[in-house]
Amino acid sequence: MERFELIVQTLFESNNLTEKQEQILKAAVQLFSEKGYAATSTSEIAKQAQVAEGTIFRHYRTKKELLLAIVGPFMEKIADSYIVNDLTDLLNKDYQRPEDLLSAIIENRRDIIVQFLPLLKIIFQELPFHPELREHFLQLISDNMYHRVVEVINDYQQKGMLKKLPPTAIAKFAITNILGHLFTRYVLFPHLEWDDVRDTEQLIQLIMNGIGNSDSKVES
Amino acid sequence: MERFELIVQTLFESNNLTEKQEQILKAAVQLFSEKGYAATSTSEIAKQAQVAEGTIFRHYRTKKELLLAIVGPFMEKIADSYIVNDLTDLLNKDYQRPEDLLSAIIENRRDIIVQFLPLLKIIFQELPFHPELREHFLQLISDNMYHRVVEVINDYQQKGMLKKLPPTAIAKFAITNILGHLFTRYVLFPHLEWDDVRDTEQLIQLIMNGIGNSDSKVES
DNA sequence: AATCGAAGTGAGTAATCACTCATTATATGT
DNA sequence: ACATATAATGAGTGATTACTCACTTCGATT
Repeated sequence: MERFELIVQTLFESNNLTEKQEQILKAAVQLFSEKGYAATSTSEIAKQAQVAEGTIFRHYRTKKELLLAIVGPFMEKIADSYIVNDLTDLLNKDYQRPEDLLSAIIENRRDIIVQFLPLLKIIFQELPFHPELREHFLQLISDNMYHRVVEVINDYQQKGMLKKLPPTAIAKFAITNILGHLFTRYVLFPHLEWDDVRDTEQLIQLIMNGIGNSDSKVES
Repeated sequence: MERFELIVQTLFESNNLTEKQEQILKAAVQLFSEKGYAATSTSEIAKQAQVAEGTIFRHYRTKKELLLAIVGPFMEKIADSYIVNDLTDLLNKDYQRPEDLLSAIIENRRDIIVQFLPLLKIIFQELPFHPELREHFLQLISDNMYHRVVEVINDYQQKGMLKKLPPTAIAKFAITNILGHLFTRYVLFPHLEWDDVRDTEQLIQLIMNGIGNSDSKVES
């Protein structure tokens, strides 16, 4: 309950929303993430937000506009500044060993996933059905994040700390493992008991075995 | 258009369905996978199947029963026999090198994904909203597949061909990379041009670097 | 205190929803 | 050819859908 409030406040802190508007967004985030966009009715949202149904349509002309009012700002503000810039900061920090960079990235991504899980669920649920959303999202990833990652990999390769594989292959491998781990950890089996410190270390070890240069490899 | 027919025929070959029943299932698979379950109306399905709307409800008492009539048989028949048994066969074939086993598994999984992509889309779209489906699915995976995989890993470890890491960690790592690759390949960026042979080789190389025993490692 | 634009309301709209049922068409066995 | 059962139909059901609009309330400015 409180988590939805936090999300809305983080996303819309600049725009000064009325109390009712906040309630609407909060209820919409909650219901969309729990039941899915198509299965949630505007009357339900109004009820949950303790607001007349007409109030929703005063601020958002259609139900889809309400969805975009939630997903859009997240993709532009969070994904574009929070995620990309955070990652850029990390990549610019010049970690001596690539495994230190990996570790920092994993922790950073973990925080974002935990904090914005309901929003991420909405996005990935609806991405397949809204082509314009999907393209916007993919462009965001490929344009900003991907190129930067490849740059950094090149750096480490020239320092002899990463194998001389194609940087795109290394990037894909690392991203797959990080997102795959976080997905199984927080979406697939969040209820299982996890030893996060040990699991993260193990994951980094496995990734580094895959892409690290064997000359400078530490013993297992 | 033909792919939906193939799916229905594969799934319901034993039950002898009427022509109309086949058309209903075919249309439902197509529309559910394209628009999502909640966003698809029974009148749309009837129209697409060239059938009266009442005909749908003669065979399936509710819309949800129609969904379960599609998803259930897939999970029981395909996932349980096709996928699990295929994998078991592979695991029992006693490949000399674990990388050969990996290669065979990847090709096998690739075929299944390509053939049943619409059904897989439906399942993963609806899994979050139907707890009984989710539990059935997770139990299917963990009970059948997971234990068997751990067994085989143990085997290779005793032959000194895999690192002495916890088998569950190795399994998770391998599965993450295989599914992650196939997901990006066939769901996320199916339109990109891929060099499947090279990509698969590269992926196996990276995985084996991660989990393979360095004693018997081949040079990159 | 009066004014005015924005915010909020809730009864009402046509359309569509999943689903029913009395009736008709089709297939099967004798 | 006839009887019986099952398959298929499509007009019709009340409920619910996203959305509208005439109206009221609120808050700030003068």
